[in-house]
Amino acid sequence: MTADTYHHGNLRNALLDAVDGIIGEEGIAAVSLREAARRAGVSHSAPAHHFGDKTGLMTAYAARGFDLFGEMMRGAADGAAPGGPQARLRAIGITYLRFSVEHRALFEAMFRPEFSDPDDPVLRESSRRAFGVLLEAVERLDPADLGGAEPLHAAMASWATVHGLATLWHDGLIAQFTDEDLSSIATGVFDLDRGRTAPQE
Amino acid sequence: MTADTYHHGNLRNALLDAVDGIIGEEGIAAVSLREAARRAGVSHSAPAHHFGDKTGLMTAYAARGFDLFGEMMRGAADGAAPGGPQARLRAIGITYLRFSVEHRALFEAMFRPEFSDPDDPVLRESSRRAFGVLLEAVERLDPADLGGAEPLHAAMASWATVHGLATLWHDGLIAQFTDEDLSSIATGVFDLDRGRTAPQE
DNA sequence: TGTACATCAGTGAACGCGCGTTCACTGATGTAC
DNA sequence: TGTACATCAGTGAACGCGCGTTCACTGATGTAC
Repeated sequence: MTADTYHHGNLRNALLDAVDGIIGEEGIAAVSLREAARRAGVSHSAPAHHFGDKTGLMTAYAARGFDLFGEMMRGAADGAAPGGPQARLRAIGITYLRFSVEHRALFEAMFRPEFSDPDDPVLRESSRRAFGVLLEAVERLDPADLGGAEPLHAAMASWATVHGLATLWHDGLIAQFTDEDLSSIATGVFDLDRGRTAPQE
Repeated sequence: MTADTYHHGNLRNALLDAVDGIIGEEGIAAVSLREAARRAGVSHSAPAHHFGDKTGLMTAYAARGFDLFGEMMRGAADGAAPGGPQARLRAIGITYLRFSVEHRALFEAMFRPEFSDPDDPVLRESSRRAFGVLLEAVERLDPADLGGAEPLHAAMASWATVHGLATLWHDGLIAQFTDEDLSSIATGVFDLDRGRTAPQE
């Protein structure tokens, strides 16, 4: 992989990295094929070879995000498995928020569907797998912890809570009402939830 | 307010309505000063008179959204007041979701801060007032219902849950896992919450 | 009732810009023989 | 080891487009006297 050959060698990944940089530095609205090419040090028409068009580039970027997202949550879940289903779910929630902070550009693109093709099968499968980790974790809970509620609704509640927390935080809305940082708020919210579902502990 | 005078008479509002149409039909990325002017039947440079620049237009549009949002939640809260704090909070939650469906274009713009000026004092005050309605409602709950949790965290949890539900729904992510419609899911999630906080009822 | 004038709202031509996409091309690579 | 050739990755010129913004302007309105 010499530096200055005619063939880049890893242009596809380099372009996805470039998108990451653009979003991080200038926001998602600033992403363009030409700017991505510029950052990858390649002619402006090169990206079309790998992604077809702009939507293709953003779709691939979002799919990459969901893959990493899923991996991180699965890793966290497995690591917390010995603590039981509650610890497992909590670890996933924390990872959900951590991902949104550490990979903010990815997180943004994953949930700004106007730039990517929502019907792309690769993207759909990636997102499905990622969220599946969270949803499965709720299903593993002791039914008694659900208080008779349907598992699907319990899963949606957990998902929505953690997702809402992440997006409200990143949009700067939560900071209008408190000085607490995200992890402190998350702890409070998660404990609240545990206090409700398992007060006997 | 005759139709074909030189002066429009209500151009400011007409332009905001135009933005609403653009987002509803073509998505938020399609908004431009020129397209808004076109839809309002006015020369392309007219919008600058009222909003200065594109950010000004989007900021005014988002602020208008938060005003309506706040009014709707306050109206719903007051209407449900006789039912007590729990009913009040629930009515707000339902209204939050209803707003996101009935005024989807506004909802989108309000939470896509890359287009508007987050430091605009009018916008900040509008959003603060709107969310204040929800946050206040949580503070009115009987402390016993909070199970010893901090009111701030309980408020954040409610806010995040309902906001996450709205955004995940509109991004089409929830539909990947269930055929249920939004109001049915919302009912399930809210009942879950009530079942946890007030199982004695 | 009439006139002068200030103010405001909207016009239209012009500018420069960055963009997405197309297309004939060229340089590098790998494989068959 | 050498050569011919197919394939693939990336180039660079060109196109047309819609955009935001500026600016001198003009038409309408309201007010003072």
